[in-house]
Amino acid sequence: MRMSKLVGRRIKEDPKDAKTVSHKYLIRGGYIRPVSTGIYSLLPIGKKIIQKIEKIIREEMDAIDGQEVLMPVVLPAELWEESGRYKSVGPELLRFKDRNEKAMLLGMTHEEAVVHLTRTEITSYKQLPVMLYQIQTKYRDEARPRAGLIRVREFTMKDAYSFHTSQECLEKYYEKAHAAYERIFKRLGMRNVVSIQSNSGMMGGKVSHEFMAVADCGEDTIFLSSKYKANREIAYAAWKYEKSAPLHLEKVHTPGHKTIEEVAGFLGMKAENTGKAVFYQDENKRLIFAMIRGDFEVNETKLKNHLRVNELNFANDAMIKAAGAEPGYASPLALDATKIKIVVDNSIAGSSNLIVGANEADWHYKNFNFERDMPAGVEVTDIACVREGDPCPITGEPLQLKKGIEVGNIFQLGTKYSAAMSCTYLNNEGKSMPMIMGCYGIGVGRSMASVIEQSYDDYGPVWPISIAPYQVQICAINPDKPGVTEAAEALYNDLSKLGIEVLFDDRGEKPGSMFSDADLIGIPFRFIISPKTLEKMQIEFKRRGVKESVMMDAQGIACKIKELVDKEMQLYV
RNA sequence: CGGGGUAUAGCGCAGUUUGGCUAGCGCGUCUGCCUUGGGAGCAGAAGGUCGCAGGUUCAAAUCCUGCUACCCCGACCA
Repeated sequence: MRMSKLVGRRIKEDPKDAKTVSHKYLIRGGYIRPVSTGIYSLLPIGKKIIQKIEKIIREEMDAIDGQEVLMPVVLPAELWEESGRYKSVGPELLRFKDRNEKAMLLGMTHEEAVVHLTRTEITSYKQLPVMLYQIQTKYRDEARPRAGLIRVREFTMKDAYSFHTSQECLEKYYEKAHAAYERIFKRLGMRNVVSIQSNSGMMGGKVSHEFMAVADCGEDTIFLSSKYKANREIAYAAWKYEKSAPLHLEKVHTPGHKTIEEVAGFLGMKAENTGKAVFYQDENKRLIFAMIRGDFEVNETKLKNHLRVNELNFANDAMIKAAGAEPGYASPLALDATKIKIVVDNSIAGSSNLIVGANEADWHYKNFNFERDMPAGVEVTDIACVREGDPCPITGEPLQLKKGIEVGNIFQLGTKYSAAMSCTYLNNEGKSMPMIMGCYGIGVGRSMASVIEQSYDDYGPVWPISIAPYQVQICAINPDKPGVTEAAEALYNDLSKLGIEVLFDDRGEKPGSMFSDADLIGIPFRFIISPKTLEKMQIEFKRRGVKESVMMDAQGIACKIKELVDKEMQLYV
């Protein structure tokens, strides 16, 4: 490709809106252009990268016996009504009507579509297991797109679905998919991707993993140790609590002190000597009373999972009072746990002599002890958020807090969709059984952005050769001087004939602007031809991301470059 | 959905407070000359519904009302 013809201008200054590295460089380098909030066009070099990412994904999906299909972006609402998700999924599902007033939607994920396909094509256990995948545009009406390609509304995703006759078979395949994902991210050149246990959320199912590209701009919080990896939603720690002899329960006047800090400060205690009351209401307007030690935060995901509810909102004061508690001074004391759902964190049960509310304005109690003072019928479990430095549940070492970009995820779905949508097969006894499913996603555009987040310098992205828009760049300095254009053209032709992807900067720009542009395009190998180098019958070789360059003899250089490229490519096979 | 911000040439901005000549500047683009190792120089040129719609006024980029789009923080989120 000749740079003089390449569409997509480079921009010298950072776009004012872009905050993250990948967003800045994708815009500045001419990879993407915004069209609307969270909706982007891909320019030629951006598209090239995406194609290479997709190729790697295809190879690995095919390697675990995947079969590629393509399902529609636009789907009839009926299909989603079958699974129940037409109602259960919120406004991020874009719903609309066609000219006949038929309810339609834009697919944000394709479980329904793939089940529709599978239930008619697969009818016998002899056809199973099977895995179908596609690389398709998806649409989610995100509340707040951000950070360029990290969170968008329209995006390309590889989604795969496997179908099995047994949980064992699913689990075995799940491991294969997990391994395939590790290969994919390695081949994409991501330096730091961790697979973590995660909460399966609206997808249903039990076991799931998220693949997180560790990056400061990541939206998700993850906790890591040498042996443990989990996201904030499900992470737990080996918390240790200290018991001491229970002291006499004592009512204390705490006028106007409602928050943990205020109460603890007023009484000269620490937050960990207090009990915190948090009230929620679930989707059925049921009041939930969560209690946790004052130095912890309630993890709503854990609480939801414990209660088996989908939605939790903070309860209003009227509801709290109606239950007999006093906002700001609430505790389980004297409440009837058979009427209110009370969930108590282990930290409360494990601690002694806590300060808790008296369920009376301006009063607290000192020396609350779980065994003695907690009403009967409460549920005790772990509903705490892990904090940085909490002890790892496996090794005991302090957990590290990191930010991650979710680039992929895998779920053991089970029969949630197949049962709801009659996706069944006949087993060897002639009995109709729902297929057991797994699903496996990778965000393609998000992966491109994530590679930048993990591989860049002050001048632009440093692409791994496996997904770089071109493998080699030729820069011709002073092309009007005798021999330069000829030499550059010759090298361009020779490399092209050898099957190497070359971007040839034939524009005759000043060296400074040429190098700056080259840095923004981030091609791993750069060869510079100028009157200076040709004087010595040499060509300069510079590796993207490395300061020093080396001179190489022009004679026979094409074959040497081919070797370099092949060797580098081998790193990503 | 809550809070904040922005909208003037392809990009980045000034001008708006205090209404007033033909709406400017830098970068980029085009032409010519010159120049060529980290974004040169000279000369010339093109490029604007000042986000949209109303209103006030002799006069609106500027004041008023409504709307829209985009960005940031939060809520939300396979």
